[in-house]
Amino acid sequence: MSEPHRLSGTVVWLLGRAAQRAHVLARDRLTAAGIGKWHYAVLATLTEHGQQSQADIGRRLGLDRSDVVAVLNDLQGDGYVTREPDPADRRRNIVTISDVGRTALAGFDLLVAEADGLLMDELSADDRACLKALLERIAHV
Amino acid sequence: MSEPHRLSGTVVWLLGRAAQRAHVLARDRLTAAGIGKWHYAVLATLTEHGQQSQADIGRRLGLDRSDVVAVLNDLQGDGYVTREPDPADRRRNIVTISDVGRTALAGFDLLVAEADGLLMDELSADDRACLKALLERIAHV
DNA sequence: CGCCAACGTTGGCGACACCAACAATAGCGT
DNA sequence: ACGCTATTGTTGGTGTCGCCAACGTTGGCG
Repeated sequence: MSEPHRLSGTVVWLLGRAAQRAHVLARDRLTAAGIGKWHYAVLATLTEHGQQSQADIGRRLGLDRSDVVAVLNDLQGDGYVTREPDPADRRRNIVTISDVGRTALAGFDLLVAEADGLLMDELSADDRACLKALLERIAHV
Repeated sequence: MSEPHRLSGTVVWLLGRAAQRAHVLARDRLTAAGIGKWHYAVLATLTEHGQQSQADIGRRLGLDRSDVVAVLNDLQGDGYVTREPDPADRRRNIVTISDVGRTALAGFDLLVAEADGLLMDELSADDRACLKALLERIAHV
C-alpha cells in the first residue's frame, strides 16, 4: 500500500523536477552560446543520421514542421546548415550540416556534457550509467 | 572519451523526453478529472505539511505567488480548500484543505499512480525503486 | 514614528507547443 | 492521361505556461 498523498513519492513528479533542473542547466549554457535547445538537437541529428529533409528532422525529434522552419532559418543564418531542394523530390529540402556547423556542434557538446556533469554532481559513474540506462527504457516516445 | 554528437546519450535529453512522456501521462488523467498538475501539487502539500500560507505553498512547490492565487481560486471554487485570513498576521491567508478536497485528492492519487505505472511499464519493482532513488538525488532544486 | 520587508492580487510579457491553411509537388488508381 | 489524395515547406495564429512589475495592505524594527 503506497502511503497516501506523498507528492515527492511519485516518479512523474520527481521526473518533472529533475528535468526542469536539467533544462535550465543546459539552456543557460546553450543560450550563452547563442542557440536554443532545438538548434542543438537539429545539429546533433544531422550528424547522427546524415542529411535529411525538414520533415524527417521534425518527425525524429518530435518537433512541429513549422518550428523546424524557424530553427533552420537561424542555423542557416549562422552558416551551420545548408538548404538545397531535393532533385529527386522537389517538395523536399535536403538539409546538410556544414563544416562550420560541425565544429560549432563540437563546442555545444562540451556545454551539454558540462550540464550533464553538474546535474549528476553527487552520483558515481556507476550510478550515472544506471540512471541513463533506466531513462532510456522509459523515454520511449 | 564520449562518442561525439550522440544526442540520445546525454542525460539532459533523456530526462526531457522521459519527463515529457510522464507529463502528458499525468496531465491527461488530471485534466479528465477537472484539475491541473499544480492543483494536485497544492492539494498534496496541504495534506503533507498541513495548513499554510499561500507564500509557503509557492515557495515549497517552486510556484510563483501569482500562479498560486489562480490555482487556489479554482480549488476554492470546487470546495477543495478554504482561505481564511490569519488572525496572527493579517497579511497572510491560511489555506486549509477540506474534507471534500481530501477525498478528491485520494482519487487524484490513484490517477497519478496509474500514470506512474504506465510510465515504468517495462521496469521491474527493483528498477522502479532504483530509478526513484536516483531521481531523488538529482531532483534537488 | 518612519522605513523596509513580506503578503495577496492583478495585469502583462515572452517563450513555447500546437494547429489551420495554403501553394507546390508527388504518387497512385482507374 | 487524368483526377484524387498525401506530403512538404511555409506563414500565421492561438492557447498555455512560467516569470516579472506594480500596487495596496500589513508587520517588524530601528
